Amino acid sequence: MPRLDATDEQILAALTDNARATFAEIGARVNLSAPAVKRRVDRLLDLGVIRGFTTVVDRSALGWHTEAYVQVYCQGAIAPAELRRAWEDIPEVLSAATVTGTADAILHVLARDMQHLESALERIRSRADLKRSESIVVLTNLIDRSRTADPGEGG
Amino acid sequence: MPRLDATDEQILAALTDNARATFAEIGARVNLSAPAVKRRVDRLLDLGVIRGFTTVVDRSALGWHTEAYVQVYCQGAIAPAELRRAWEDIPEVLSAATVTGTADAILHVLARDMQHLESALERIRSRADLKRSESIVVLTNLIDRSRTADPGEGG
DNA sequence: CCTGAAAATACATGCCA
DNA sequence: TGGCATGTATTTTCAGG
Repeated sequence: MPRLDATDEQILAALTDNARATFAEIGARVNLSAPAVKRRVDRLLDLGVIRGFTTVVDRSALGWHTEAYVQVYCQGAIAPAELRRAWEDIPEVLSAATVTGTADAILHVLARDMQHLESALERIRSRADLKRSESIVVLTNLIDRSRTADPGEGG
Repeated sequence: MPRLDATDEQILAALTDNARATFAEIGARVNLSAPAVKRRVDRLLDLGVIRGFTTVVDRSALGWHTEAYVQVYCQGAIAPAELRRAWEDIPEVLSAATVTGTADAILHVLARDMQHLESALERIRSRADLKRSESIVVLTNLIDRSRTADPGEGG
């Protein structure tokens, strides 16, 4: 099993900070040339240590402040993977999980306003064969760090 | 308040898929030229909708399978931000949170083996002024999706 | 395993539709 | 807005220590 040295750790830290940094920029931070950084990143990708590169999206910057938890009751038994496929492309869905209890799944939904929320619920219902759904709209968020890149510096 | 059109949503989806995709690649997916994509991405950055770009790291690919929850008792009162700074650069620390109860904080730690875990605990203790700590080692994980980029395809 | 250089790509800009 | 054209930067490959 391969082990990472201190330079690999620094490269991972740099890429976690900014996945679009150039190899030269990373190299300046870890005292390495750009080609050397690239080869290490390629190796980390090859090993599966780097799973991929993503973007952290914050829709509250667009004034999306209407938030709801939606309990969903399916028509018969549906595989979790199927539900994921049904909803993963709906940008209003922050998270979805199958749960214990009477509901089959619970979705966390973020929208601009009530009208927008209603249209999102419409899309959520149309993509899966649901018996019914029950929405709980959030009045005030007491604690929420899930949409904050750096919990120490507010949002 | 600005609103995003369907093309912006597609660009966000593409960047969430792969934050290091080139503007030309994204353009091919959304039927736009590379400069047009760049201008939209710049606008999304400007609006704060794109918070940044990160890397998803999976250390289980390196055979890190020894996992523990560490309850930590501080020497007097310490600000959460201070604890975060103390531990955020330790790669073995998956998460850290201040908690209710008798302990001040709980850390989720992942290491290669017991020896490696011990050295990580040593570092954790040395970076903060701790009275004592108490480790609970995980025997078997029943459910854990936190380190899985795509829950539908196992890890 | 690294650096340094060269060729192939991609980015950033200005200008025009 | 978007597309095209251009100069600049970056990536990627290769030679050499």
